[in-house]
Amino acid sequence: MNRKVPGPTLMRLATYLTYLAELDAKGVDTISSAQMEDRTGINAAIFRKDLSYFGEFGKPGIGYGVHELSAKIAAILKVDREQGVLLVGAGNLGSAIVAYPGLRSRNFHIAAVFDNNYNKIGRKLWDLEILDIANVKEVNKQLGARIAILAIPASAAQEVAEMLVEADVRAILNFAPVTLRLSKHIAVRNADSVQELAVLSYHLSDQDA
Amino acid sequence: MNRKVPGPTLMRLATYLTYLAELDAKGVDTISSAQMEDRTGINAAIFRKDLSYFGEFGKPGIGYGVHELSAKIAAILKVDREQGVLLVGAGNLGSAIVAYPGLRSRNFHIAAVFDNNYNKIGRKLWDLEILDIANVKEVNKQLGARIAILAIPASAAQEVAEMLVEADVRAILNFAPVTLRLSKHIAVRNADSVQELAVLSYHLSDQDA
DNA sequence: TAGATTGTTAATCGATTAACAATC
DNA sequence: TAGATTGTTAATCGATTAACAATC
Repeated sequence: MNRKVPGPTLMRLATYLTYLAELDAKGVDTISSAQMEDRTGINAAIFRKDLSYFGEFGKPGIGYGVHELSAKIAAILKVDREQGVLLVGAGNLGSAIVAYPGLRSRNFHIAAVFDNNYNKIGRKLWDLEILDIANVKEVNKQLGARIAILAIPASAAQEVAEMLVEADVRAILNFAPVTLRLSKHIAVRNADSVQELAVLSYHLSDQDA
Repeated sequence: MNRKVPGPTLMRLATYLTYLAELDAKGVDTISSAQMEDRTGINAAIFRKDLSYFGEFGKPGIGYGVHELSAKIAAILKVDREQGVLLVGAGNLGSAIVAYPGLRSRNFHIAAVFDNNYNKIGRKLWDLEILDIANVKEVNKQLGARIAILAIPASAAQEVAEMLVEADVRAILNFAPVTLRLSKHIAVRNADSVQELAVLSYHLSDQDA
């Protein structure tokens, strides 16, 4: 278990897992790195290199056992067990996140929803009661979630992120368009879709735009 | 206008713009690369290097004019003009996207919403009528949108993406957990948040997970 | 002029990829 | 054994960063 796994490798590992789980469900037994390239669009050499950071999972001349490799990658990413997730922000995005079946199917489980709006606190978001963000530390003593999703406006994101860290959250998926400044030990990933759209916009040719 | 701008540079450009627009609104006149680093967390040398792909925007000893630089970056990313966007998928995520004010404020404008579900077609998503995805080519002849957002299940994504390309869309933001296989001339960015959560999950220490 | 900060160079660091010996 | 495919090496490619001459 090498310590220095490249960031892009981790993202690709998650992609491999998506496809392997699908193949496994279909009953496919074995797959080669070249066949994976056909499906994922990721170069076969990169696929093999990515796996090599974690061990040897294939058989020369044969390929990889789909079920076995799927299980191995799930274990590497720690998605082989259920992960509790705190959701902050009971707005439209928060609502879509709670309703999204893709979370459950990949072992992520929204353990609680928080907001700071007193018109929302106490009401329900789907089947979850909306809790006061002021109580997050207290609540998470019971829940023990280590991952949180920030689905709130940029103006509140830094403050709430600090509260989450206080509540023992170690990893944050941030949908707000702001750079969180937190301890280096906290893993943060940004998911600002407007930023993604801006990059796409750049790629339009001038006659298009 | 160099042809070979690194991908990470484009993402950072969008980040700079977020902060510069904010500073500009606050009436800040001038900012140095070191001050930008304080705000964005992005190294000052990288900031200057990123800009250097597009020209010289600063004054030695002084820094950068906030308003001017903001306008320049907006022009580079082509977000200085309104960009029409087709949204496919009138589910919970689609609903959150239409309602998100951050799109409008950055000049992205949802021009039409499509779905393939006959229970939804003809109904409204907020103030937009849900149109039949089968008509996307026809409809976009009028609208002329070049960007689309895919907020549909993975099983339909490839097929719909091909329809979008037929309808002259050149850039796709894909929320479905699937790798789209399209012509190299089509820009695609993936925004699979479950994949992001998996990467965060990896970073949890074993005692946490 | 003195102080500050740019734009760019060059060194470093890291990731991708082709090629191939090892092995099933 | 012959054919296929792995895991790894080494070459290439690309991005980050420190350092500094140029310049306001």
